[in-house]
Amino acid sequence: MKKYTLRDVAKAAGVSHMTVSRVLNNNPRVSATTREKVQKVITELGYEPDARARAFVTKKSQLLGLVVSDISNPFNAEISRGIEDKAFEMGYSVIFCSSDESPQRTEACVKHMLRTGVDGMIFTSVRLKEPAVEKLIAEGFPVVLVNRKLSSSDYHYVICNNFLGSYTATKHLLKLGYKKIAMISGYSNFSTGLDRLKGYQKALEDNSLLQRSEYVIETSFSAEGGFEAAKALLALKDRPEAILCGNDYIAFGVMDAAEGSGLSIPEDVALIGFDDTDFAARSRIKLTSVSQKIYEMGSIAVQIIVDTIERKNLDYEHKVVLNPKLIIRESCGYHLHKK
Amino acid sequence: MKKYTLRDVAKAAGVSHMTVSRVLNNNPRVSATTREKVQKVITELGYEPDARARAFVTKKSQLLGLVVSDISNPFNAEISRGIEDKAFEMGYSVIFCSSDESPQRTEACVKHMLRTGVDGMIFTSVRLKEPAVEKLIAEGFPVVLVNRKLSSSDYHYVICNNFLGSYTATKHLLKLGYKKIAMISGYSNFSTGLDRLKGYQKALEDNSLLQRSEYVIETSFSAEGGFEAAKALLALKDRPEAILCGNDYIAFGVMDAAEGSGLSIPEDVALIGFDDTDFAARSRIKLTSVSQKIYEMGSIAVQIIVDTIERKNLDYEHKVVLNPKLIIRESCGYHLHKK
DNA sequence: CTGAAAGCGCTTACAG
DNA sequence: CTGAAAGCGCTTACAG
Repeated sequence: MKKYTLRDVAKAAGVSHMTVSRVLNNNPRVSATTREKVQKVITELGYEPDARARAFVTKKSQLLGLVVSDISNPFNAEISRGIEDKAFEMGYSVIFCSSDESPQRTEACVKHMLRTGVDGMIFTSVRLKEPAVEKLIAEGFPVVLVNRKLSSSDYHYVICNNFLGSYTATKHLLKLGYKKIAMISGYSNFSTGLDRLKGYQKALEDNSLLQRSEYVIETSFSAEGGFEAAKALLALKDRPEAILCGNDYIAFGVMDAAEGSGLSIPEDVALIGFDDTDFAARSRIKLTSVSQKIYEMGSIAVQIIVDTIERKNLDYEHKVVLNPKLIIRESCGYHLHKK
Repeated sequence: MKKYTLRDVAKAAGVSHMTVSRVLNNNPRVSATTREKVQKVITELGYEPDARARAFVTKKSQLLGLVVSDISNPFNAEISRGIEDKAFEMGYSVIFCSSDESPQRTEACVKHMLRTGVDGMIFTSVRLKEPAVEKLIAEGFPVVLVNRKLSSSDYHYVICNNFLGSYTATKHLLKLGYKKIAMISGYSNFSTGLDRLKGYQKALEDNSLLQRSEYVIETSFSAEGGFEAAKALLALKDRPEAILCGNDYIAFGVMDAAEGSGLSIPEDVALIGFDDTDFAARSRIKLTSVSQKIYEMGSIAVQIIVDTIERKNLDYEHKVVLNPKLIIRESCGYHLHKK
């Protein structure tokens, strides 16, 4: 298949290559008859404009960079789908890179994306301080943060109200009568970890319950982290009656640990997760969890970044905070709590 | 941050822009002193070559297209990670697109990628006939298939020996003494669905067991599909004693259906999945499953496609078939089978 | 509404 | 080992 150029089409249509360019870009300054004639030749030849030439001359690649902690993590995979669909709709492609939450790899991802020539970048998993990303923002490069935000505040983001999510979850446990409530939290050098921890603490405070330091464990947002933390909590002399988890994976790890200790959920320990992943609803899991709009966060992030890319000198900031929703299942059902 | 060009660097270093270009491309035809001088200026100015200009003139974008059925499906997400890591290592970026297994969307993805200017494409989820992909291959565009292959055979692929996987799984059930073995299979217009079904059938045949048509149900590779199919199987007068599933998700659906029917696994029905996803090992699941090297498949696919892109007129085909491995857990443990 | 000119920032191919 | 020339396939800006 021979590659045709603008000039090939122009010659075949008997017009200048500029006219063909105008037809291609839907420029109205072309007569209907000319347009039709040119369009016909384009179709006949199966001409496709050279994306690389176009990107070069316009300084726009229609490419978005997506930096996630790990694309194989289902949470990121779902955000990615939201991002992809909206990007596709808006005529953009998205390239992705996994940072593994390491500053070095994050920086390498950024370099890699810059080298590839993306028009803007979306980050799902920044730490509260992320030099590589802060530098990018300072330079005025289009950036949108999703899911997690930086501790500084001058940039665009779309996140879940994580504070409210765990505040509501803790309130729910309190209403069911639980008093000894522990939290296995994600690391608080991430805004998600920190805000969820704060929501839990505030709920206890509002109910005049004192916080016990041995009831709070920070770990990674993973089943392994949850498993280890739960082993410690469940071995305490004064075992907690309920555990709020930084995400569902932590909760799944707690389930494994409980089974290992011969404890039942919710009879011996009530459990709440965060994210409401697909598995939470499975018959063997039935995990109460805080649901957030993952796909939508990705979708909104694309709208923001495209807006930032296409309008120059944006003089306002996009800050979107979505509300989470508690989905109640049997892992802390009150009917089961009446032992 | 001002963008510098090759000529800016050349002027500052007192050489021609060609010399700078040579330094950038590690062309040996530059004296050590000149190289050093130029390198110094590059670092000082923080010069970064323009990716878009380079892509334009070399006709290579260092971009790989990845078409998956759905990036938010953990199986695809893991392949993607394998692809990403290897691509990064080889200096390529990857853009992804979800086809939802629809021919129309697959075609749209291909168009989109072509428009973006990728150097080659990887597909994880083709149907046995996939016109958009077959056309691409026929035109000589670099293509590698992963996980699923086309029914025609002249192209590069890296897949799991799906036939062997389900053959081994079925043999295992037979050895445990099960005779009434059903299969809930993925649709057989995919090579994965078809080959796994064939492995099951061959194992029965080799053991002189006749195949009962009511024991084979084709459905989508999903928990919902597994759930519906299992409801039908478990309601049969002559209920199967064991069910082999096209993948783990189908098996998870079967678990939900069994619970709904008051049946226990493996006491009432033994169960085997395929893929050995993370969840299979959870304490509440313990699903025997056929493990395949998902991450590796992605990694190998990138090596093949880069080889195809960088060497012209490749005169041989890459066909990689990886062997799966049965991971035995309690969902069909023989010690539990002795009722 | 249409076209001739110039140029984006690199690399390839050719001289020296 | 180094450089002047030409060009990749488009779009922007200016004439007409």
